Amino acid sequence: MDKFRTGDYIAQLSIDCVIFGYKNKELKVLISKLSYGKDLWSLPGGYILQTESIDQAASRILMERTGLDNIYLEQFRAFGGPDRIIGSGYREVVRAGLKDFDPKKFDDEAIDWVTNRFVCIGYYALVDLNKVDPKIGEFEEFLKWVSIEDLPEMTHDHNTIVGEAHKSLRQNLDEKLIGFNLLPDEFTMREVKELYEAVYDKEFPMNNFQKKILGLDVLERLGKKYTGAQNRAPYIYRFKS
Amino acid sequence: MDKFRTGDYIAQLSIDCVIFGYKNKELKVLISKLSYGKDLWSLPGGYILQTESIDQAASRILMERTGLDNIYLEQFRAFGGPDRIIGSGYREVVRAGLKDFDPKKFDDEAIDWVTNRFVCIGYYALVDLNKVDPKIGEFEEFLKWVSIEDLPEMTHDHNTIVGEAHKSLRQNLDEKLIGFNLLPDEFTMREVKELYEAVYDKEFPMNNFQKKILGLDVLERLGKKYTGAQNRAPYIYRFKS
DNA sequence: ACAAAAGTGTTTTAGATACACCCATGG
DNA sequence: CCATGGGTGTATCTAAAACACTTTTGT
Repeated sequence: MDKFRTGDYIAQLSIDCVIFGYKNKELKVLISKLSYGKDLWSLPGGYILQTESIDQAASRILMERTGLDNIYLEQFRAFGGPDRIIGSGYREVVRAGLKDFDPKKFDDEAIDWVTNRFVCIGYYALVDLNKVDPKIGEFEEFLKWVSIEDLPEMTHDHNTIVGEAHKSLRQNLDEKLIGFNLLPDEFTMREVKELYEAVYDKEFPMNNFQKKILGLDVLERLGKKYTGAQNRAPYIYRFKS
Repeated sequence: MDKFRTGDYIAQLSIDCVIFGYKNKELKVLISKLSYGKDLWSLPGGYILQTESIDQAASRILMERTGLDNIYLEQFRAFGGPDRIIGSGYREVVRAGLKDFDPKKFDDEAIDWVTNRFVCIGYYALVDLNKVDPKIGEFEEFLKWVSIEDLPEMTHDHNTIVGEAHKSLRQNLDEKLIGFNLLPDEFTMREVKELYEAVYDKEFPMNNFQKKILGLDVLERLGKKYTGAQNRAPYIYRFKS
């Protein structure tokens, strides 16, 4: 990628993505360890090309990181609080780290561009964690799925952003039937229930939960899942598109 | 105000405000007639100072237009669709209009700044319409309260923005008890009901509506309102802060 | 036959809606 | 005392929650 320039990208405006996944009964978020500085974590993000809409930018950024197209994606709010204005605790360490990391690409002008005050637009994405093969961005050492319960402290206000994304997800999960984006193509009712329990951090009784989900009439029943366990085999379901 | 410069304001990022008011059983929006071009209408908006948060910017813009402090204000979403990118139908007419309007202030640089591609962050505000004495901005001929039912076609995607604001208002009205911001300090139950009917464009039976609102336990009953009509005098209520 | 968990039916409760009635006010 | 709309109580309906029970599977 070339140097960041205002001719190509909108300055002072970024997109941050909260990528949700689900595994081992836990709601997880994909976060990145930055390759400069030490112990700096952040959300995957990027900038907006002059020629694309913000939704397109978010899709593109997600495509670059996950390799997945047609991901469920939702804008949930913009962040432009005082902790994003000049003087944020991370600014100087990031500037030093960038310069150290690649002095050619990050000349003074580029460092100014990247570490300027930013407003960011938050998007959250729901993906089938097993289908994702995370690709690191250019400032990143590695990407990692972390349970939403034990996220590290991240740069800027990224912890707040995850919190808001989580809140928004909870509000939309019921009414928009988006939860199935977090599951594999085929799943059992118990898995759906456990997903909901992970999102709401609250238990649901199986029978009532099943009644409610089946009542939505969005699932089709396929066969049975014989696990070898000494109990009745659960049905396998698929989401009716 | 000085010429718009990136040094002072964030470039390519604006705030547009949907200011809701309520009168004559109608939900109204404050819109402005632009003073250049002909028959151009838009939402009141502004830019973000480098030194302020986006919430502060929205409050400031609202203060400048309504003279009111402590207004109920909520960010509802950001807009950066393709109709906001270069080539929008209004771009050329706006450029010509600006140049014509004030050639000194709007030199080529300033016109470029103002008519560049913009991403905007939408806020909606709820105000007591009677308390507002609208003040025109510098490109505006006058401001006007218009029923949300018969808004004119506005520049850019401002009609879409109002639609989204209205949707967001409907979602929040119930759970956040924000509707009282649209009413005078003192009001009758019938007025509350009619406000809700205006927002939802749907009728509510009086007795059940009253039961629900009083059940929220947020109103205090003051006296009675003797209108001179030959019927029982309704109670006057006030919102318990 | 038994343990474990899936799956389904019935009762209970709570909240919303519909219906019916009485009350205050001014002419 | 009557017309008008304000105000309140009761019955009905519906959907969620609680409870109880049967069925399937592998050992």
